[in-house]
Amino acid sequence: MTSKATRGRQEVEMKKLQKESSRQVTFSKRRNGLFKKASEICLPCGANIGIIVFSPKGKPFIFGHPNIETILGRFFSGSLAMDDYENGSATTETGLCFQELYDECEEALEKLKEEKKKRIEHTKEAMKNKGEFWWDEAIDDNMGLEELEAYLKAIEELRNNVARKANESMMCDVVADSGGYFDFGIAADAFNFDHCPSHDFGAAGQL
Amino acid sequence: MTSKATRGRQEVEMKKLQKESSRQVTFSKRRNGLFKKASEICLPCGANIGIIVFSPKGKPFIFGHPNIETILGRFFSGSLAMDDYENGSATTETGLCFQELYDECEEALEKLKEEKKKRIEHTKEAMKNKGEFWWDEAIDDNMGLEELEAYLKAIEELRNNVARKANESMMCDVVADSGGYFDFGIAADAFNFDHCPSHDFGAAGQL
DNA sequence: CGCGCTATATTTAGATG
DNA sequence: TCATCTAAATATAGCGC
Repeated sequence: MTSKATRGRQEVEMKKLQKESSRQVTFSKRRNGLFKKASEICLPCGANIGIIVFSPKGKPFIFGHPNIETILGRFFSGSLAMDDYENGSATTETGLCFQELYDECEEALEKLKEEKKKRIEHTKEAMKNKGEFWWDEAIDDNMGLEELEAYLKAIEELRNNVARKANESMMCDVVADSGGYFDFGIAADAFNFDHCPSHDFGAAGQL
Repeated sequence: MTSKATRGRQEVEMKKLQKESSRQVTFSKRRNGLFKKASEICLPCGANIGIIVFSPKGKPFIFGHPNIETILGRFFSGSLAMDDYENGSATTETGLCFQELYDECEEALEKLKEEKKKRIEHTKEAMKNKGEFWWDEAIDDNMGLEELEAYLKAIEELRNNVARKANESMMCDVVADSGGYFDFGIAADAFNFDHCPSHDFGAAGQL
């Protein structure tokens, strides 16, 4: 015993690990654990699971039972059989069903866009009137920053409000309905889920 | 103690659970565990994970960070342009490569969190000092609005910058080449996975 | 990197309400 | 169906190799 340093499993902190090195190690260990867990569900429970993991550096790791192709195939074609989700019975913490939430988001999004446009015009006008040097790129840059920030907040929102509760308690929820069969034109639509936030959604009701 | 029956965690048997009822229960519990594990990798390690689970009865459950469509977008586009991602040359419309974008978001997220925390404390203090009526819900409500806005922007960002580019262009091609059937072999092979015949663990090499 | 080790933190099977 | 409880099995952080 040459050391008194902390040992053994620590409470899992849900914040970004600062040290690059330990982040890598932790990632590898947990990824292995995740895949093992998955395999402990597939066989005993007769489930099919597909997992795609992108490491912090962007390297992909795949788990698939029976294989990833089958899972993805079922996923896309299966959007057909998602009637159970469509009724939007699953609700969020706020009492809104996901569909409602998403719909509201869409509407509000439109309003935000318009408002932003107005503000930009307004700003341009103001700057021109003051005779200051002006060129569009300036605004574009600003918007980039704004949107990055918004994106960040979005991630936070997605995690905190949706994922947290869903994960810690019970993963209730909804999956998106791509509305499609599996022809590839529609496969693309699968990415246009009008609803399907970050962490999400298993289902309520019968398994 | 009215029973002497086995209790507590049993050794996990890698064979199909026979009792239908307990298989369901076990499935649900383990699925929750799996999703939780996944969330414990995403944030701390800065990884992106997508999980698709089909219950024994065929019901789909999805986990996605930041969301499933982004994961799939990266997966499919990556099948054709994985090299680009690895060397960081693949870019979004904003000029940032995906990985950079994700990384930046993660980092900035941490900062935002701290700043927000400070602002809240500051506000509370200020209100108390002014002797105004105060209750925590007020702040929570405000945050709700802020986050809704952020959430909306997130949807926009995710769709526009990630999914659209990734899918509309590349994915269709991939699929087309596969003979128009559920053959994702091409996509998978492009990753050089030692991949998932039945259940397999991810790729080797640098992360 | 990954493996093995060890002390702890977590997870979870089965029972119960 | 779903939450809770509890004992035991597991996962894993930090260290060395």
